[in-house]
Amino acid sequence: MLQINFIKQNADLVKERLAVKHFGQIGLVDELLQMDEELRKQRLASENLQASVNSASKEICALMAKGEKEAAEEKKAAVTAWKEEQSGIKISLQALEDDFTAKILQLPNLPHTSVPRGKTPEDNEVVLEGGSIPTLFADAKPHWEIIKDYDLVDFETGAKLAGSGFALFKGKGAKLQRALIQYFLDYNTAAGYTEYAPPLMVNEATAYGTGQLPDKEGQMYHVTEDKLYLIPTAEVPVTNVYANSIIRESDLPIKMTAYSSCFRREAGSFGSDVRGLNRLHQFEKVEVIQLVKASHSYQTLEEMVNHVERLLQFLELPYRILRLCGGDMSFTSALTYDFEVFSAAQQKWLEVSSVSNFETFQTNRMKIRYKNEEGKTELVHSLNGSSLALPRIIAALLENNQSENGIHVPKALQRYFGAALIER
RNA sequence: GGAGACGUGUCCGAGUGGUUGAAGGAGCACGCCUGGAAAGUGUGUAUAUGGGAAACUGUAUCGCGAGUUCGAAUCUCGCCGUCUCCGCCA
Repeated sequence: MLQINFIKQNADLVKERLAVKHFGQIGLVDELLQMDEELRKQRLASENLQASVNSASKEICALMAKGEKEAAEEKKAAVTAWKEEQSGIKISLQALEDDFTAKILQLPNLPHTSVPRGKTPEDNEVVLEGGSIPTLFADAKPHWEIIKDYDLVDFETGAKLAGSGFALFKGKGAKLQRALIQYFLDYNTAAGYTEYAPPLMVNEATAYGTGQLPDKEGQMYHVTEDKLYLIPTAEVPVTNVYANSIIRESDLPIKMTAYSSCFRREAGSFGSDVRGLNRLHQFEKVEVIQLVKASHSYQTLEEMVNHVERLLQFLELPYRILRLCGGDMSFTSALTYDFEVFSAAQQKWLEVSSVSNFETFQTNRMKIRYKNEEGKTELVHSLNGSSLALPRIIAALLENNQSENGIHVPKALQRYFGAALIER
């Protein structure tokens, strides 16, 4: 959520930045400023009346102590009149506040100045490419066939148990996934991230904190009976760990990592995009999250990008890094780098990580602050990234590393997987 | 799921209708004391938001929300959480 004071002081900048995100209702900015004026007026009126009530109450107390009952009764009548006047103001103030909140929540985060101006995924900027795209042998297959040949994942049974889009990992497939999770977590904790194992369901307030609510509830599984949401990413519970708190400056930066299952309804997704492991309702992911001082956040973003990049290098996968354009970025992000790996048999780039700086957009909602040198409390910046999303990594590994005698396991992973080759 | 107890500041803990943003203690910060430290001692020590150059000051906050009252940490209702006992259970 943007801060109204910032909007007030930078209205033109806000409008210009929103345009980069192709936000359709830039008129909202002026509307919010007007509403804020009115809100202030009404709040002041209400508070002034309250001040009168409060001081009169104290006087009543003093009068009662002196035994001046009549004078006290007179005061009471005056207070009652003020309160009546105030209750009228409060009703319209409440309506105005609700309206204001609903509207300011519609404003997406402002994109960083480095964000490309484009609108569609084609406008994303390729920052760099790494690794080498393998030359596959003639019989090379897409991962959904490899999976069958090697009996690694059983989609039919997954569909029988839950529905389409739910995978049943099996045997070496299950072990490969487990090995990757273990490897990613070890890699992250070695870099100073503290490991968390969060709840996989969260309440409304938590989903609101990271920006899933309101508006995006359709993307989450909702357990209505208990008012809980299945997490679409560990970002949601883990970033909220520090919700409503003031962090000691010496504790910053806070670096957290978590492995979790992620649940996404993916309503409306279809076509070749959802083949095999490309898009699932439930998938496994290891996430890294940082809470840092505002002055450090872009440096931290670069750090996190490097962190994820090295992991892909260890996995020996061909990858590229994209700087997302304004139109393709998420609502909450100020700058996002996507990581894609090339899945050779599909001849397709698959997104396996998305590393973003949210600046204060999430922390303003969650009220995550720290005390700066001057003793003033300031919102921290939140960042997160995947390191990494499992199914697509597995898809790319299977496709890129296939050979006539089996699937090569990257060196870094061998001690976790326990073998150098996945054989039939 | 049933019964009961509880939820106060960084922490412990007082407070059951009236100048209580909240006693007391611990912790922490700064100072005094000391050769240095401990002990002792003095002062300070919540957050948000409005006004003000500042000093200062209005408002809100004692789990959350609503209500009663001139006035609520204190009374009432709802919700959330913690603990104990019972039930169930990996």
